[in-house]
Amino acid sequence: MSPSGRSARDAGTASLSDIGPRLAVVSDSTKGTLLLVDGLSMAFRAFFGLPVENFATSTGVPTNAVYGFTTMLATLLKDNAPTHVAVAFDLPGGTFRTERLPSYKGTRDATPPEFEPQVPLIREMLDALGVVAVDRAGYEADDLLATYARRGREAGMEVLVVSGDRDTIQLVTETVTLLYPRKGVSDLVRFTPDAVEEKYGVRPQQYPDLAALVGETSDNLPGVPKVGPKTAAKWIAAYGGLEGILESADDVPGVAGANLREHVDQVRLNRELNHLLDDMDVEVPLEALEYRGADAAAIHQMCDSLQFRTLRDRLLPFVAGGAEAAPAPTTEEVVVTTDGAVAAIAALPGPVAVHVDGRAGADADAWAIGVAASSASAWGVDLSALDPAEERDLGAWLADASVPKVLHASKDAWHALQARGWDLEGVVGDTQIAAFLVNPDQRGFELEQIVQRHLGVTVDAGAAGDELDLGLGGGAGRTAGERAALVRALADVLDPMVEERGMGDLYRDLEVPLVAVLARMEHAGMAVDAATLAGLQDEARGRQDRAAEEAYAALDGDRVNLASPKQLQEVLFDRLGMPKTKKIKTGYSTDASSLAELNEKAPHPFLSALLAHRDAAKLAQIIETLAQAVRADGRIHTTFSQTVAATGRLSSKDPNLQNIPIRTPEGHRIREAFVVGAGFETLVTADYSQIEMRIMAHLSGDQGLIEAFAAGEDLHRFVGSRVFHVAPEDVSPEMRAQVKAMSYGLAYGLSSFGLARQLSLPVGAAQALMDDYFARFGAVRDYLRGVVERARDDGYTETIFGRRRYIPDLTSTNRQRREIAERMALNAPIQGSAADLIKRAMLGVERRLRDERLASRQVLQVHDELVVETAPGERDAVEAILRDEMHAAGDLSVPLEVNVGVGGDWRTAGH
DNA sequence: CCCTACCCGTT
DNA sequence: GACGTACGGGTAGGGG
Repeated sequence: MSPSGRSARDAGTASLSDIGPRLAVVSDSTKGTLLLVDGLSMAFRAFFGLPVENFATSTGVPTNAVYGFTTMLATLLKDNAPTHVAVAFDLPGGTFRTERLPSYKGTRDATPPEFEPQVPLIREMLDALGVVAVDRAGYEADDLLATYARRGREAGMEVLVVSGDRDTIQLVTETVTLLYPRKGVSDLVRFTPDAVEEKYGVRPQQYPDLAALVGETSDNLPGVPKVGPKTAAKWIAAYGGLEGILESADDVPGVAGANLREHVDQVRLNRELNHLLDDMDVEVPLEALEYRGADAAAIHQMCDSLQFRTLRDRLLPFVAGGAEAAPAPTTEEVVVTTDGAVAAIAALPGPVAVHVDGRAGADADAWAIGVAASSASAWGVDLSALDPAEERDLGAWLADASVPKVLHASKDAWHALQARGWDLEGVVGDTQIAAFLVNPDQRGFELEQIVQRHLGVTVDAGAAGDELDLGLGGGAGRTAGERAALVRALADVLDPMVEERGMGDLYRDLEVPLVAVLARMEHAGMAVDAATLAGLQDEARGRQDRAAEEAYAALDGDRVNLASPKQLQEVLFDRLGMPKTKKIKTGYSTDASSLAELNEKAPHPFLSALLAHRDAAKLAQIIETLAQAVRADGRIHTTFSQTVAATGRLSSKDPNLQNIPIRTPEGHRIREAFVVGAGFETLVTADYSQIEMRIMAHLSGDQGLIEAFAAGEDLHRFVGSRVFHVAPEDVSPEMRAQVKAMSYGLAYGLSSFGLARQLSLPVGAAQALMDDYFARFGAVRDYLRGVVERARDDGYTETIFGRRRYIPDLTSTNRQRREIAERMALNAPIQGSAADLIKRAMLGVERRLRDERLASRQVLQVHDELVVETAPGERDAVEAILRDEMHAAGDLSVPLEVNVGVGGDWRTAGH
């Protein structure tokens, strides 16, 4: 509660953003600015200022305090440009104050469990930001603040103290300003001596006297009854301070005076305890607090692991030598960071003059091409500036497979060049992919980000768009040259990292060659029957509308937005009073499984109508997205990414062709709209049979599973007969379904709880099933245990082909986080090996199609399935190639079985 | 226009 | 108290 009758505004408040300029002006005339922050007190403010439920990583680590604190600090750093910074922390355990008075601060509530784990994260973040954290056992952070504030003041510095503890008011002088949080951490009240006097009626150094009389609830220090800040201030003015008051205690009139006389000891104790030590013997000298800027790699790492997105951009300006802290880097700076050479960016003197020893860094988009012959020289050329002869020469250079080139996101360059009728060959490296392999769990693989991360150089993405601006000015050609130089420098750093991690072969022989395959697939696209799509669209919208009407009718005509989970919650749980479903952040879930569950417990026509509406709306939406994506050539061209899925899978977007429905009749009909294109004969699909189980059999070496696959009979029937001790022909459909769910769940780290839920079994029965399963397939259990253990020791998992995924959370002390990491560790080698296998198969298929001079082409990959569009007369050859190459993609201890289908559309081919 | 939350499609 | 991997993407709703 505010002890003042005045409004806070009277005390001279300022938002963080308007504190800056004023202080910046002042600090110009001083010997620097010292920023001192009370770490825990501000972290607490941040914690309570931001709803913890809205700030957590996907693995459930709460981050609200880290986020709020870091935001606040970033704003302070930006606005005040301090020359020196320190954040002081209280340490667990007692202090000299609790020794003196064990009940000191005794009324504080227990720390919320979500807060505690964020403290080390904040300290890590400070480390990344290059800010010194100080602490001292037996003392409070405030004592450190007081000590450093005094030293800074004596050194002639401007001092800013940021604390939510009112005791720090005593530190305020003409050159020491307190920023005290009013609300949250972004609204700080600025306490100068005048502001203190205006609010409390005393000078800052007298504030402890006032607090001793009034008491401090948060420190569990009682004051004199009936004495509030007004009375205390009046007494202090009248008697010149606490000593004067106590000397004249007998003369103080009234009830308050009597109370004072009764509480003299308490007041003296209060005063003793609220005095901050400003002459501590500190380990870290003032000079060591000098702010030298942040560490880019550490910032990236923190923002990655805490899943901060917008904050990253606000922190990077603090990177030492970063864009904000220093003039825009010149080309020299770019290359100096790698090998000391100096890049000379010049207009391309003619393509023939590009002499390349070793790999060339290259960059291309629709407007320009850049070539870096080495990290010591680069050219950039604006495509519009080329004359026909130059164009021919440059085109030949790009298409020359014997000229090794390294690019960043080379698939994009491939498309840009293709659009001009140029081929890109000889790509031996792609720094985007290299960076991904080095750590696939990071996000942000744009050139700027990778350069920042691995070269430690900040490049400005520029206001206009994606172009780099290294401060050299100039047009697209120059930019491309600069990018090429960066790529060349980056390759020198990343290549050894890839090799060190044992992924050289995977990189050179699998991922990089795959780029061209994917580029051709994207370029080819998939033909679509627009009329079929349009018909489906009408149907789905019709069903959607009817279901909506039905749903409204069930609500007596109330037209609630059926797409709004929020409104649905109101209807279901408030208005209809239905039983609560599983909890989610915003209340109770209305997802399909919850609605189905509700329909069992409390059948209502609204529920079935809602489910039907969801279904139809989703379908209509998918169809609409697809219809929109059909290009002028009547085909859909997705974009595959090799640098998104941390397991090594591909991803597909714009549109995503890897999640086209299949389970329902409507899904089938959507797939029927994907057809063979004009000039081609048919679609052939080939998919791996039970690829993940086969990989598990291989990796675990389980003789039972290996035997099952060798026998070639129905896997789940075989497994079921072993688990239930019956003959294969006596495995009931229910038994088969159970072992199937069990088998598939294994690779995902399924628990008995999850298995029980999926099979609608009691947990005990699910556990018994798991026990029976492992009794017969013990090597699988041993493998799964071992893979997690090994990953914990090594820090990473590995696929059959050496692809790594680093999983640091395996050693997390946070159980939820650790268990999520364990499931990742279980799954990554299996899913990742499957991804490796089909990628190897894709390379094989592409090679065979080329070598055998076939016109058929791969058009789609869906994780364990390949789709090829076959040219007339090539159907059988393609089928054989798919079988051969997918089969031969790996040498496992079980056969890799492939199912092939043929048809005029995707659904038909898929059966 | 951007962000988060929820929901849902695939493997 | 949570409780199966890996994704992309649409809509709602809140905020700038």
